[in-house]
Amino acid sequence: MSRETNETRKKILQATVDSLGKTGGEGVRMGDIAKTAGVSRQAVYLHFASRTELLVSATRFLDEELDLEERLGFVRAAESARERLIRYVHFWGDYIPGIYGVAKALIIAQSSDEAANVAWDDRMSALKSGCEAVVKALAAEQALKPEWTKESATDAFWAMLLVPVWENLTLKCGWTTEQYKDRVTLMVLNSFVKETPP
Amino acid sequence: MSRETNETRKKILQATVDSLGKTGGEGVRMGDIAKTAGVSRQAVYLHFASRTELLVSATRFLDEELDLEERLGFVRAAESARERLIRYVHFWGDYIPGIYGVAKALIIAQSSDEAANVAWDDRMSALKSGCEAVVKALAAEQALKPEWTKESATDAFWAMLLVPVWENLTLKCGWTTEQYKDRVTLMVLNSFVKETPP
DNA sequence: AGTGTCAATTGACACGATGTAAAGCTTGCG
DNA sequence: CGCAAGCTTTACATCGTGTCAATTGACACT
Repeated sequence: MSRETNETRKKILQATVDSLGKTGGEGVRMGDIAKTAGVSRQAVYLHFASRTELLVSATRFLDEELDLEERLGFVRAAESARERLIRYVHFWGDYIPGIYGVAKALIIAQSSDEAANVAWDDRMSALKSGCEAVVKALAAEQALKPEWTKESATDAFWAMLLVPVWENLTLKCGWTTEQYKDRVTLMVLNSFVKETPP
Repeated sequence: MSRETNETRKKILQATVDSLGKTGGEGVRMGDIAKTAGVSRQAVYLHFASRTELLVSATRFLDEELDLEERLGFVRAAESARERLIRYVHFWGDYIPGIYGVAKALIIAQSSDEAANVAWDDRMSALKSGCEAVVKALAAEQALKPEWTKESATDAFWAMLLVPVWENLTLKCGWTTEQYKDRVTLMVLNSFVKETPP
């Protein structure tokens, strides 16, 4: 019984990811998702109490599908702080395209739904923690430029990784994923990391 | 007669700016604005065809009220490219708080209203032109770091000035306006401007 | 005074999207 | 047989935007 339940649930989640991915997170209604999943609109409400809850579940679903933990493991395994920073930016640059549709829908929902607000803030906190770890590692190696505190550098690094920044650079300016990764890495290195005079 | 007309129109625009400024652009309905302005909800529609048109008019209204042109004049009067860059970031850091409420409302409207989309893109293009002018000036003085093209530097500089970045740094991270201006300036200088070995 | 005009008010309504409620259908299983 | 779970169908409540039509009140022209 719960096997069949999960079948439908998964179909709905997959349909959510697909629909939002296709449109960039905009103009997708509950009924559209249901249709894509091949179920009735009410069936969606049988599995998810609200649109926001569906979106939040979809992000978790995607994290699994995209092997978030494995990717983060690779970042953490870096030998130097500098290398870790580079890996973190590259991880993020590769990860965003996969989650963009759902993320954008959540961002839009933020303005009218407190639960969406909390959920998205939560994810952004996680992203920021990653930035903090990188900055701490830099500081431990005396590689953080002296004009920054650990806090201010973390804030600034994090802000550079925000979804709207990615959105504008890739979708509006036409940067490829490779260009995004390389150039953002460049900015972050130039901004926060001391010159290595070898 | 047109004097009285403009009275009401102005009252509505001022009410729009005030209401959105107070809430940060969220949760303000047409009826709320009307009540704040002291007119009926329909009176608003007599002056502005839609919510989006009202928001767009409000940004223009604000540009005048905040002396946009005068501020830009000061930026353009800078003697060196470096100084112009600094002035541009400072101008923007001082300007955003004034327009944030209306801007945020427009950004939110973007997702469901094509006209809002176009209007906001338009403003962002203007911001980008300013970035482009700064980058060109840097290039003309051979002060642009060699790893950037004029285009990519313009894109990246512009992305750093986006409203969501300001929003997160000030409202979420608690940076003051002064800190925002100084630190963003720092990042931009480090990222794009050659060291000046004096 | 009489008439026309124009801004604004009032109240009713259409529309689109989310979310709720209730009754019925189908499949599997004791 | 009979019942229980999962899904469907249909109808409806709600909320905000935007539209419409009838009405009021002030001012201006002759």
